Amino acid sequence: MNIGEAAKASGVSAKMIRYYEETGLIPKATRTESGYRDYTPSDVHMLRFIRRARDLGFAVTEINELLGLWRDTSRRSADVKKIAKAHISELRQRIDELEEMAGTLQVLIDGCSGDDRPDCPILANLQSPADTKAMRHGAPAKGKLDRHTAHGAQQSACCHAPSTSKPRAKRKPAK
Amino acid sequence: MNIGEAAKASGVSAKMIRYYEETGLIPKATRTESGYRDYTPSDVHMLRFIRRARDLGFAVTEINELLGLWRDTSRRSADVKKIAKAHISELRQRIDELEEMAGTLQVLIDGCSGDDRPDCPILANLQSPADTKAMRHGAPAKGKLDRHTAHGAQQSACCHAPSTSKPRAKRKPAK
DNA sequence: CCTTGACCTTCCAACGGTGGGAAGCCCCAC
DNA sequence: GTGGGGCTTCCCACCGTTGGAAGGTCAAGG
Repeated sequence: MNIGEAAKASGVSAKMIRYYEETGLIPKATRTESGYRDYTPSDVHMLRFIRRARDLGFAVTEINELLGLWRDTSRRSADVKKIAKAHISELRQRIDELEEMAGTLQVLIDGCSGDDRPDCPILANLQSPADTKAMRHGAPAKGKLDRHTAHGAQQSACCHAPSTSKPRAKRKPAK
Repeated sequence: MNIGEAAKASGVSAKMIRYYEETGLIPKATRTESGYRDYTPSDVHMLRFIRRARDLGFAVTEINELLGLWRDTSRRSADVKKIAKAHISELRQRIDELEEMAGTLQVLIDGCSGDDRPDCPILANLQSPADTKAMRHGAPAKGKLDRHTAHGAQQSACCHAPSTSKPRAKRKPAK
């Protein structure tokens, strides 16, 4: 079975199969006389395992561990569960981050008239989160901070802006 | 104001400021005689706008559009709202995908004894999603598909596996 | 036998954002 | 004038995936 057939049967693209081989996630495939990679049904089985794990969001390094346990028939299910738990907490953390973004954005969207006028709380918030936060809390920007020049310097750290310096999460899906 | 100061004041790293300049997101900074980039408070303001937009998960291309509208005082807020809405639906889609992953995984984790025994529904599902799906629906795998060899070929498309060929979403946050 | 087209091979580049680091110049305080 | 911390440019890495170019192979049909 050549790589194209294995790809179809497993749902993993030929490109990715080669990549997984190159990076050592899967063992090097045997070759035909002419140099074509040759796959057994068992190989395809493994590829589908990988595909499924990817679908569940596991990183390649995690999949590597899972594959090891998969092959080890004397594994302890506790080890598998541990990896899965670590992963799900990552998933939930990413969900929380995205939900915080979406929540904030929804408030701003709701406050935007969306007509021909230029006034827009969305831009206002991007420009100066403090103001819009205040808006949300009903306080009309106490004092006369001439914030539009920002020469007063770092008020960026003010008013719990979400994660103002952490190594942020991915933001765009692979399109 | 040099790049380091601008970075501190804006919350955007010097590295990223240079990157944004290089990619055209922000205009090229003026230089001092000795070649240092020089930033005005207004530049810092723009950088903070960008930073905030990134915090809300906007992609750089989207930020580019937002910046254009921001600078255009005769903009229509409808245009801003449109971008924000498009973005929030992306956010929600990613959330949905992650939640589906987390949901499935949670079921599997709940079903895993997590002890010294090797039996593990997590691995079982990765190996053959159909079985575990069946498990969830109470149906005990009808018929005798010898699915563990998979030589019957692409049953991978069987039983609504989640998104079995789409251009998946990012899976790991930037650590 | 030869052509054709669909496959395979390797290699190289790109995407989005970000960080790390090297080599070399600059600026300020001491 | 010297030292340490800025700044500059440049290249590399991450992660997973896709794309393409250049060349070899296979199988079917003429």
